[in-house]
Amino acid sequence: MKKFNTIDELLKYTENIKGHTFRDFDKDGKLEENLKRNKGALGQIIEEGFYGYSLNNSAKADFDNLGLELKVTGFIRNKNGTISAKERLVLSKIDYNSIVNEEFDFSKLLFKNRKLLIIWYEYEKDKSPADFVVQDFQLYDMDEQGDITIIKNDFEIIKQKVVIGEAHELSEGLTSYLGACPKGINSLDVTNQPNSPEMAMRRAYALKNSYMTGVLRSVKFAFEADGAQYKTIEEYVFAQVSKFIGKTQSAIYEEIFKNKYEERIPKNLNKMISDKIIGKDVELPEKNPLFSKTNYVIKNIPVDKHNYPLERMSFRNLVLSEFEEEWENSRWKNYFEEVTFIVLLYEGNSKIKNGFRIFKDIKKITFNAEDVELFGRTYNTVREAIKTRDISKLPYPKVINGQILEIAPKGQKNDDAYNRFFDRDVTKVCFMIDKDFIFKKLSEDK
DNA sequence: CTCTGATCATGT
DNA sequence: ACATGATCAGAG
Repeated sequence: MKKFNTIDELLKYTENIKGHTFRDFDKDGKLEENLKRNKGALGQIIEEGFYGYSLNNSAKADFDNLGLELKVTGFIRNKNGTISAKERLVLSKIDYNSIVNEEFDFSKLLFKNRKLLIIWYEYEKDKSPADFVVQDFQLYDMDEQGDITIIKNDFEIIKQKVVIGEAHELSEGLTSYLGACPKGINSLDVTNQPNSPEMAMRRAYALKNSYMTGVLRSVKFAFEADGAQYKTIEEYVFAQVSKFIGKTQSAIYEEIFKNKYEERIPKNLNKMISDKIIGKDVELPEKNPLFSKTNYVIKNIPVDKHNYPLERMSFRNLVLSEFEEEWENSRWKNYFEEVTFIVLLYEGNSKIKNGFRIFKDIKKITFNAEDVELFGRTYNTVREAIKTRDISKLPYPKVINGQILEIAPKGQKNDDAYNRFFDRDVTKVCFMIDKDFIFKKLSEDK
């Protein structure tokens, strides 16, 4: 077996792996076996066929003397030209009986997985695994960019679940980067836990898929086109934001602003982030000429794991005098017809609130004639209410059949938005788009 | 839980 | 001083 005395030596040798297929290293025909039965086969082929050492299941790291663990994992090419991790990266299994006595800083998890040598191959659906190409590799260090503090917190969440005797209620949605992923043969493959008689699914620590996509994109891949001339807005925006995919709002904020919020998280945190990494809406045309062709607006939405919005999408305050215009000639009709929303999705849930949601994806929303017509009904309802000076006629939520646009208060404390609707030309009321409708539009993209 | 009126930090 | 984009939080 080859022995590497320094990380540099190892990396230099590893350069030779680029461009090879697994077939090139498959000395004893592991690929002939049924791969589904041996999911680790690709890793074993690299260990034996490329690095020349025999299989190893101990809690010691693969490149023990360098404190490095080898991971071989796949990525996929998306339709829009970007790349994503194919799967979560499974680390060591969780031992429920020992985790309750473990401190993260001295844990097996950290000991074995803090530094990883990640070998990335390109997964292609129609190819045999033997023909997958190893495209690149990277050194990953949990400690970089402050990720380790979030991973430590995730570890504590998992540990706490076991401590209170709820190992059977673990799920991947509880945590941010480090998940407790199923590791048994199926959900019936259970084991005991220390503080409850209830049997629990076997699980392993895993770096989540979205986090791995961020890790993947944080390295510049040699085979990717450089000197990027972006052809579409999506490509441009993806290029600006993709390295943040899988990260929490706070981590992204800290990375780009070099400071953080300890106590109160601003409600406009996401907009501050998108303003900084993509640009403010008014600056977009000068950032990239593509933006001048249409009216692009960056929106941020919290969603659940199915991309269902946790909130409605809000707009600027209504101005009474704007409603003198008929719908056909109105600013609002013109706006909805022309606008393209670039939507940044942040995944959260009832436990994972603002500040800790995870940047997940980007979508594009435009409105067709049918949508615009429905917006028009809401507009006309406002118009009618103003004409008759009757706030009871306003388009409150769910008062119009098939309503997708509604009004909501929007102001500061004690504004009494509805009762004082007629008091000021710029009202304390705004439009909001219904969640079901946003969900439908999000599902239509890509 | 979801719904919806109310409120917030920031930028200008 | 207040509009903006967005989230909060009590009601049901």
